Amino acid sequence: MPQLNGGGGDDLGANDELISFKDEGEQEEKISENVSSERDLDEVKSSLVNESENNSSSSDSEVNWRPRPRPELESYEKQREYFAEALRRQQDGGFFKGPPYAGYPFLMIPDITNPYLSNGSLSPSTRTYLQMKWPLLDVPGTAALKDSRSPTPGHLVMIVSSGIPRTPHPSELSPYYPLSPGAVGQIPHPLGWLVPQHGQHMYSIPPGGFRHPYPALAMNASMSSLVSSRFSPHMVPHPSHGLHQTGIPHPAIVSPAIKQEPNGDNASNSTHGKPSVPVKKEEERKPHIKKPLNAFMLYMKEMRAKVVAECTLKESAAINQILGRRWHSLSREEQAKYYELARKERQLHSQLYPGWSARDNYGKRKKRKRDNKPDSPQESNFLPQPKKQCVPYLPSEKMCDSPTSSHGSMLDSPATPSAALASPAAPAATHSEQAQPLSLTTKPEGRTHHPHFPLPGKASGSSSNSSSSSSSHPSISLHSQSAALLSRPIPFTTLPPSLLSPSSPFHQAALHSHHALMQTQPLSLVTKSAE
DNA sequence: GCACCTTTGAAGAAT
DNA sequence: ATTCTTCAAAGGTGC
Repeated sequence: MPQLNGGGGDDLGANDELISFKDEGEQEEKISENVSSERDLDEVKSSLVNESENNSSSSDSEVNWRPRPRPELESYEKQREYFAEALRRQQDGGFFKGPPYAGYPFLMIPDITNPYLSNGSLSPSTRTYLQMKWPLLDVPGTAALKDSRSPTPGHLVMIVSSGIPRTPHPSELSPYYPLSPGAVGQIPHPLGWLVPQHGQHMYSIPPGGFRHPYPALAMNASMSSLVSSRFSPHMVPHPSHGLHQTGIPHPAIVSPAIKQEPNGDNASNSTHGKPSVPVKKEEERKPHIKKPLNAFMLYMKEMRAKVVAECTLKESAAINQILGRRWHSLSREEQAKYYELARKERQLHSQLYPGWSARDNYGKRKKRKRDNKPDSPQESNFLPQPKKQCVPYLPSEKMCDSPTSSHGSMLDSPATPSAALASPAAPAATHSEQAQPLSLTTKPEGRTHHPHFPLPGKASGSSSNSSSSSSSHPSISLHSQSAALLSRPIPFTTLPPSLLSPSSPFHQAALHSHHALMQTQPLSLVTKSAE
């Protein structure tokens, strides 16, 4: 974790190696990203229209899709920039000691008074997205309501208005799991970015509580007010269901009962649901502790609102495609923020729930239908199943929207983050976009779940993706999954600074892989053609 | 009402 | 050691 060296620079860029990457491409990248974002929308839009809305008039959709210049979006961008900058400045220690990272700059504030619909979903027509969202306290609809985690818009406004992207006092906000002094005491924060605060003890621990319940975590004043007022009072069913009225069970905790029905203690809260007796039996005891969000999820949470705001599409599947694409178009530094954040979240999560295992959640969801088993010979013949259609992300006329590739085909430009990595001057955005078709459209076997780059060190663990290659970074290796890796960004901040140096072995490896990957490019064409 | 879709990443299970 | 599976968010869609 380069930036964890602390002391060193006062921002991400303090790292010389990082600077070298950043300086060269950042400016252009921002521009290109803006452009590409619009293109993303246009392309995806058109593709989606082509795919699933054949009946809809393309011209109409065209109009709908074209990102409308909005004043609020502009300000949003500025604010976002502000956050990003603030983040950079604060990242010296690497632990986000100050601001909630730029990645969480949103408050999904449904319009001023009533943010959420009764079903917990934001009203698409009225929602207003403001920056500053507390990720893990972003209580999803129903659960939120039932948990009465509901900050009023007023508070939200307070935060927003109090200097919107105000950089919180270091001790003021912990992006994710604010801890009460007591909680902090109990749970030594591994990261150091959670600083005990004047926070009141906001949450009473349910009697049969959790060992390290998020609910036991307290928030600092501002956060608590934020959260406690997350929802307008009338939307809060019952102030008491075992938890403190502000009782913010950690968002990661969604007891089965909570998700569908507030858990055990919520017996009093029965107005909200059927008793759901069967569920109770086995699961009520254990609250459903959600998995910590990974980098992309964090990114999604942040950016979804923006994407939704920019286009008329509301379908999450479509939005997610865009988000996935944008994710790849992020600069390494930007992605690194999310990787780092995700890493911290995992860390904290593991601290809070030492005994928790991802396995605990297995089977909590309905089994997913197997979508990767080709049933017909034809399907097995590399033809994608109709169900997951290839999205023509790279229409022939728009195959390349990066300056470097504008003159060439997909084959002549680095299409991978690794490639981009190899040429710092080239914005990752443009390259990665070219890699998109591959990652997005090719799943000959359905959900080819390639091990993505795992964080090196996997939260202190062994890198699951440790490839057999001699590469110093797992993601650099080229093996049978090279195609899958094409679009994989590298969580840069997880790499030692020395590896980030253009002259480092890592960089060299990247260069090497770049060439190799270039050779794999045709794959993207092949796979893409499969629709 | 619920599963699906769609994305990436992490973790665990399976091979 | 590698590959596969599941889940995390989200909300429209379809059954």
